[in-house]
Amino acid sequence: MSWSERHDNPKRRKTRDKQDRGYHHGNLREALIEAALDLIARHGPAGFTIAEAARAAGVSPGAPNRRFRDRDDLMVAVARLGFELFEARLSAAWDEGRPEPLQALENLGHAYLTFARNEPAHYAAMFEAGLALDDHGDLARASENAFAVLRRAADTVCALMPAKSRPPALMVALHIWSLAHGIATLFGRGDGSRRALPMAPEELLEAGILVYLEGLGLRR
Amino acid sequence: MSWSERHDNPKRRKTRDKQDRGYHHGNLREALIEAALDLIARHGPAGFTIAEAARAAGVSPGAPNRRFRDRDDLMVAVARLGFELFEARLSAAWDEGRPEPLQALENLGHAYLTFARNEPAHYAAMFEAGLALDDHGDLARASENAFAVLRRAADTVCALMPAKSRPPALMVALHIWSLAHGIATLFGRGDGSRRALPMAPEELLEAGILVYLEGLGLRR
DNA sequence: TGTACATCAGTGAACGCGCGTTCACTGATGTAC
DNA sequence: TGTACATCAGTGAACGCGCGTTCACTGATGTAC
Repeated sequence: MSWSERHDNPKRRKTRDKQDRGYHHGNLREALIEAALDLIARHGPAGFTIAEAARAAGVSPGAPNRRFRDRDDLMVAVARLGFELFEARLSAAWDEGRPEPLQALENLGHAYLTFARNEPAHYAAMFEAGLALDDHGDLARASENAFAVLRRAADTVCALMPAKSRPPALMVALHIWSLAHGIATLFGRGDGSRRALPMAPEELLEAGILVYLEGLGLRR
Repeated sequence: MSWSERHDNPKRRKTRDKQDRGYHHGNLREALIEAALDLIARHGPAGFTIAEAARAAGVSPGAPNRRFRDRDDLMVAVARLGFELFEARLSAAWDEGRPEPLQALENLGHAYLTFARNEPAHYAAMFEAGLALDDHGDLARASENAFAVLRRAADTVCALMPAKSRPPALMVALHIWSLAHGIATLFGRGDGSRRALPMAPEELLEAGILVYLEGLGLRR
């Protein structure tokens, strides 16, 4: 996966070889995050070190110190970028409920699983690196922003129902999030810890959401 | 948490101090697993080393080598024990559908979340250590045995429904597993990476299952 | 536009540390007779 | 029951390794005038 596929920000340049660049890297922070993503994708969240990331970025072992206090700090940066990207993807899929809320909800579910599959390193940093959200305010906020997309979708879907039988939208959002997250982590990731499944994770999620909405009294 | 709480096997003795025991430990394998559980619970799956486990067991750094090939081997043992314990707890909660399938299913859900909360180290080793099930046949089997409890519960619940509108029990089992796992990992663990929730995880799961069953056409 | 200077960002060598592993050893246990 | 012996399980000292960190340094960049 190339930079341009992973990030849309045109200001971020591809990591250059040491020959190409001068004394200053010019892009070290992003290059280290890139390296971390690559290492996490290959060896899991436990499998990367600052030293190795520095080597991958073609930089001396002391250099990362000026950018990240420690390993955890870099991991937080990876997770935070992940949440931002996640929010963007979910938001684009939901597309404010277009063309029609239930279809958009299905798109949202697909986007959730697609993200987990295509960005396993981001996903692992976000949900499995054991980062304490309480200690990282901006990370918690990024996480909440991503969840807010699900929340908006739940609001819209709940609004389709008559007011007297309308379930709490927060609960609906939490159920959908949990189901999607469970399917993603158990069956839908892009690495070796995935469990076998006699169907596509997308089908499983879609069917689950349909049954659930039916249970809420909503049918197409 | 003491040994007797964690395991019912009376053959396993509590780790003794070095003074108490002779030259041979007599219980090293279990003591190392115990130490690993403690370290994982405190520092996450990435936060334990063979050396530290050896120290906790009061044994020289080379000793673990005779018991476990490497760190991964010990992690697999922890995960496998976890799945066995998990199966036992789920099985006891389900109690073959007594007193009544839907109540038993609710008990099963509670037991799932209780396990994740009370045995975070086991849970992390089972689901978040990145162990490849394909490379560890016995681990995969232990995992399947635990899932089989959910599968049996789904079979029983599906049997309550008229044959013509009966959903595939495998799908039902996978949905319940995914929902429970999602809730457990997002909101229900016993460490710092838990997300805040305006209700008990148990309530969220119970409500989700109820809506889902309703969607299947099953109501109490 | 040119020059002086401050600041920034990375160098590279060095260091201490803990990890995993090895290996000759030794204490404890079990078995044959 | 006693003795000899094989095997097992842990010792403890040593080693190489990679990690993170430090620090005096230096090349590059930006700014004041």
